[in-house]
Amino acid sequence: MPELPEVEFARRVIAPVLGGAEIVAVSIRDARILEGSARATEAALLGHRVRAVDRRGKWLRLSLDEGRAFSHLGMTGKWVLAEGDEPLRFERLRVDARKARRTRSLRYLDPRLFGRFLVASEDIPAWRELGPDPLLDGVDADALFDALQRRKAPVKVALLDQTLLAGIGNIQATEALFAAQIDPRRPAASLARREVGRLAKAILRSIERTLSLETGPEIAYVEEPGAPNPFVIYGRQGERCPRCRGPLEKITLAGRGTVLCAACQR
DNA sequence: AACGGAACCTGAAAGC
DNA sequence: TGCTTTCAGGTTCCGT
Repeated sequence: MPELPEVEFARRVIAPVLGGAEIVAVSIRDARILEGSARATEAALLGHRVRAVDRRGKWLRLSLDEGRAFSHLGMTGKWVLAEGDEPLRFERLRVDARKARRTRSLRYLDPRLFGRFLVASEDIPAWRELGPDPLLDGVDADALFDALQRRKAPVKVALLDQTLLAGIGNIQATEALFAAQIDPRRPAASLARREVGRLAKAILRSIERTLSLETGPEIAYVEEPGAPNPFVIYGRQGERCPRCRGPLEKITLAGRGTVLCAACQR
């Protein structure tokens, strides 16, 4: 689930609960999501106050009164606010936080266990090395053009590099390249400046559009099982292109499924 | 150095 | 119905 918009949604779920709150209970139900030991992780959280909850790209950062914690949702992770006391399905970590004499319980759910949670005394390399975040920093077309000029990988593969831009995943790359009418297989360096201009706008628009679908207080990701596919071409291989009515095909790039309209993405 | 492929995991959906 | 295969929005490691 999680690309930039979903991780931003997760931030909006946990920030009001954790921000300014004291962590009063920690329960590690599956230590495989941790990088350090369960003991050290618990000790770094328990009894500490959360000063801020930030997001960059697909990473979440908790700034504590002492040290920091980082959460990456991997492929299937999500943070939810729990009402009862029972563990939820796929719950791997539980953090209870008290603020204004009220205690609330956040749960990290992750069926596939690709997510990670770690504590550190300062910013971790994966965080420091992130490129500009489209929501926080905007997408600078000139800078993006320069960066793409130096790469010979397909443009879609380049967009997935988190040091180039932070937060773009398989869906946003697919959607933005379609909106910009650029073939995802094109070598990154082959894009003209004006094409990168279109791409830069398309990236931001696609992210903002996906985020706008994550509405209301309800804790739910877009496109849960059973929900309609909200994307323009992602997951729509075999259907008709919404722009030219041609066929949407699916190829593999860098091991990732990639939907495109070969007629209008050039 | 660069690049494809496998690995890490589990569950849902599609295929037979 | 039920068993098997395929696929999944991320990242990292390994071998060529």
